[in-house]
Amino acid sequence: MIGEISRRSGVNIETIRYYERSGVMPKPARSAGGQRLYNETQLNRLGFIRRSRELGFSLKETCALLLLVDSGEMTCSEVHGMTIEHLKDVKSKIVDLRKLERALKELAAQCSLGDVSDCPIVENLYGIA
Amino acid sequence: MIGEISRRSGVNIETIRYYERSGVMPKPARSAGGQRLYNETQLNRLGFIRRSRELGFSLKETCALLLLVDSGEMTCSEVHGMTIEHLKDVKSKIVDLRKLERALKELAAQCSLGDVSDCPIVENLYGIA
DNA sequence: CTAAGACCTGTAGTAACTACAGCTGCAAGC
DNA sequence: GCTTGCAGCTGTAGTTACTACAGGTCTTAG
Repeated sequence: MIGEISRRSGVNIETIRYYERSGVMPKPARSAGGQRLYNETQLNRLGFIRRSRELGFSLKETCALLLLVDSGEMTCSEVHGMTIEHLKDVKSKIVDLRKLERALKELAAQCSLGDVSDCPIVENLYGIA
Repeated sequence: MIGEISRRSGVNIETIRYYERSGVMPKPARSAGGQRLYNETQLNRLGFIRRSRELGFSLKETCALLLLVDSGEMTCSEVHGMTIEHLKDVKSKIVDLRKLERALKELAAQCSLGDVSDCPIVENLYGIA
């Protein structure tokens, strides 16, 4: 039953059905009444997907990882390569956010904080400063 | 004409029309043939929106900022407050990404890099390790 | 047997655009 | 005056990874 696997995997019920629709989870067996039935293998797969997503791999990347594993033709260095690639993205996002942080801090530091309509942030956004 | 304002503001044509649809840009005057006509005020507004977006403010936040400015009831401390609020978000994103970076590095460091199907990253994703 | 709760499908909404298809406006050259 | 070709128009659908229904069905405990 989907509720149980949701609880056990920590993945939302709607999300599990979405994963099935998008092909990252296989179509499960059904009860006589048409309800989804899962086994431990599927629970593990769902856990894999959750952890992969938590590491910031996109669903597509997660798919690629799983395909590699499923095919039995995965090598450690392939997976390592994808991870390093992803690490690069994460690093560049950090760099961008740090720049942003600095810019916002500088902007905020110029404020008088008063009840006035004369704001350096707004001026900056208007391209005046 | 939309092409000119797009070039001058650095905002994509489709995006300008989208901003109009979503209400953050006002409906512009039209030529006899129905084409959009812009003035300098609208160019400045578009610049404001672009810079605000580049600072990572959402469109909604940008709207709020512009509404404050438009109403003439904006105070410097209000704008400062929104900026500080946004800065908090940016900081927490950086913290999250740093955690991610560390986790990915650690995972990658355990690899043998060999032609083997025995990968510590995959094992970790399966919750084995 | 009934009521509550879990589950089903299919669709639409989210953010912030981007990418068409299929049509019309407009200016320049012949 | 006519054609050519670019620019612009509307409206709709696609992107990512879900989430949130509506309106119906299944299951199970009492």
